[in-house]
Amino acid sequence: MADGITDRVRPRDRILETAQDMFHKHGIKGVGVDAITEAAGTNKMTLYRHFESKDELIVQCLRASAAKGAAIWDEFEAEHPGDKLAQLHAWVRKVAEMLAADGRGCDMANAAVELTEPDHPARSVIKELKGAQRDRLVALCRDAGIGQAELLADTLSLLFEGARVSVQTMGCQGPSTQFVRMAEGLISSFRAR
Amino acid sequence: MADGITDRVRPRDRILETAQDMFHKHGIKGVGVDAITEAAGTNKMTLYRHFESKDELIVQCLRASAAKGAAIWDEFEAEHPGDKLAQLHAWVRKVAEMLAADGRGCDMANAAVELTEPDHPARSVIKELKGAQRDRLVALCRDAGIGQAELLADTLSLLFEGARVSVQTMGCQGPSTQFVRMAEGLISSFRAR
DNA sequence: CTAGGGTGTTACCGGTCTGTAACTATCCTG
DNA sequence: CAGGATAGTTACAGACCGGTAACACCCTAG
Repeated sequence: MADGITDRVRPRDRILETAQDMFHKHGIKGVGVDAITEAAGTNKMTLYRHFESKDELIVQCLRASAAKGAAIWDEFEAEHPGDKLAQLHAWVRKVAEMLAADGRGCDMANAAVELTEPDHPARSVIKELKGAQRDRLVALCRDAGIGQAELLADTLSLLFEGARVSVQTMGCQGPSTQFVRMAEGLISSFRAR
Repeated sequence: MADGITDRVRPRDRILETAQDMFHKHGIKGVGVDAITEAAGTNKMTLYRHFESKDELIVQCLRASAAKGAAIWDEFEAEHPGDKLAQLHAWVRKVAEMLAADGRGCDMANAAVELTEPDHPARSVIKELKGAQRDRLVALCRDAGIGQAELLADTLSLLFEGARVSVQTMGCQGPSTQFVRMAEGLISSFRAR
């Protein structure tokens, strides 16, 4: 059958994309390499020609996932060029959208929960990528002219992270529905100082 | 060898205690029943005489873990009888302690991340237990005389949940160190209304 | 046309997983 | 002391896991 996708996209990219999706939906330890390759329309040997191990594949998936997240931030800049406060509000709206649409949390946070070995190669990558996310939010808050930018950014970060977990434990009708109110309240409260 | 613990405590309780500890440290899918029984000083057959399956053991561990959490709340009541506001502040302090001392998150949240099958027996239990936790925090906020008690309780819940995840992704030196400042700021801000 | 790199196929290795069977040893109670 | 419940031991079944070997194929570059 002429798949179209299977034909044109290179196996490596298909594997990476499929693995991201399956890890996200079913968890890392809940998906075997066989299942990934089959869903990607290829086979195990090809996977191991492009990734030296499952752990390496996991790391690449996390990097790809973080890159997609970073791309969204670029959209904010494109939609509200120079207006950092508007970008911050856009971030809040976007987060609320994600909470309602996706019942699973952040890939990096989920990976951190699943991969408990202290020296797992993914752990340092998660720390690095999460640090970059935080730095970006801090910079946005600061450039929006907010005093105590670090504290606001960290508060919003924890709120966000908590909401994504809450969706998984209590469903999308739980406390996470109040995220926008909480975040907007915090922002205006910090701006008032 | 005369173990003392192995001798006096019944196998079922040893298994439950050990499983809780190991699930917490290494994740549910990261621990096999063999490892649990060996660490508990017993064997697999005995485990399966007391628990019909690993899933059932998981559920019982979650209930036990939640019960321990509930016991802490009773301590607050004992330490500050009738003074709900003091109990709320005690909760904040206790949470901060946990964040600094334990690098792993909430057992229920972690389980929700790991057990992705929508009809896994643990999922409904997690929802139930998390709902009870939330209800208790809401009641505490309301009884402390705070208007918008639900909103404050949900905000604190998400902050707490987020902080426990953050410890796993960024370490205990990350944003979670600001938890007390955030929580206290929120409480006084809500009380001022 | 040909050589070679990327890909697919099949089979396999050794290990681990949950769960069970059959039997034995122990201990408490009546 | 007798008997029954509880616990321990060994072995095993059947499935799945990550990872590899060997070989056939096809497509494109030279």
